[in-house]
Amino acid sequence: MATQQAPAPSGRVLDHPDTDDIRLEHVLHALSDPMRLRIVCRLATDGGELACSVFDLPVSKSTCTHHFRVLRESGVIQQIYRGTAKMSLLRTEELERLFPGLLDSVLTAAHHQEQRLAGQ
Amino acid sequence: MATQQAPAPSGRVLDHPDTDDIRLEHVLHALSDPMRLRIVCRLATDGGELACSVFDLPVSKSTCTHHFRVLRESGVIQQIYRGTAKMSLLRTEELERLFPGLLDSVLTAAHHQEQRLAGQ
DNA sequence: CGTGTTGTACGATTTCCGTCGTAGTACGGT
DNA sequence: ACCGTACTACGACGGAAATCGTACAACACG
Repeated sequence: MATQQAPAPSGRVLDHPDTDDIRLEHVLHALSDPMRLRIVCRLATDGGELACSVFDLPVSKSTCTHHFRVLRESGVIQQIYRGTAKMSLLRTEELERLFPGLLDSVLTAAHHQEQRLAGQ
Repeated sequence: MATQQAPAPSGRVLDHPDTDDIRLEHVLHALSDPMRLRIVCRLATDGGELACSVFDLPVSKSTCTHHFRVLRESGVIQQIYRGTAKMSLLRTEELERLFPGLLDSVLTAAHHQEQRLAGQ
């Protein structure tokens, strides 16, 4: 098989905004939450599909579901069911096309701030 | 005089976060509101100090005050009283130092989106 | 068919946010 | 001293958002 051992997408489908319906304000709002920013950074560095469960977030499962939904509905991530897992993936190309450089600058900014705050 | 007819700053002083206290999440949140994004875009294109009153925002004066305060407290703008006017100014250099490219990409993104939405 | 894993749906709660109006303050000019 | 301009402070209000817990659904695997 081409796709290693990843289960095929299941029947359940999730609603995503069309590329043209993605709004800057919504994206910025989605990224302005620490939990969601953390998720996005992780998705960027790992660079592929990740199951929601691999993010060890300090919040309940329902809250976690909530944050992923906000990211999806704002157009930041794409989500797909594979078996019982729900995989998330940054909509990198589309965001780059709509808002060139935005995602990158946010990611490096987040990284810089992390360094800065870690060094007291 | 060096400074044309601009009144000198008055005694009233406003609280601003130190450069090191500016947080990405707060900046993103500040920028995620349409009204505030509009203010920031205007400040960027006009490129200097602007009185709050020159922004013709479709909200009441109190709401206007509120939005400027959010921008100031998040570190996006600097504000200073000159006579009865309160001038606002983007903290461009500091933001660039903290989050390189971020402000620019947000501004161009906002501009692109405006174009895109204007063309139906 | 059970069982465990993953994630959802829903309701409750609490807090935050954008908005307004009214009343007030600071300042510049006359 | 008075007035007008520019903005603030405060309280209210409605809606959005973050969080949780409990109960439930979809799926893989034995």
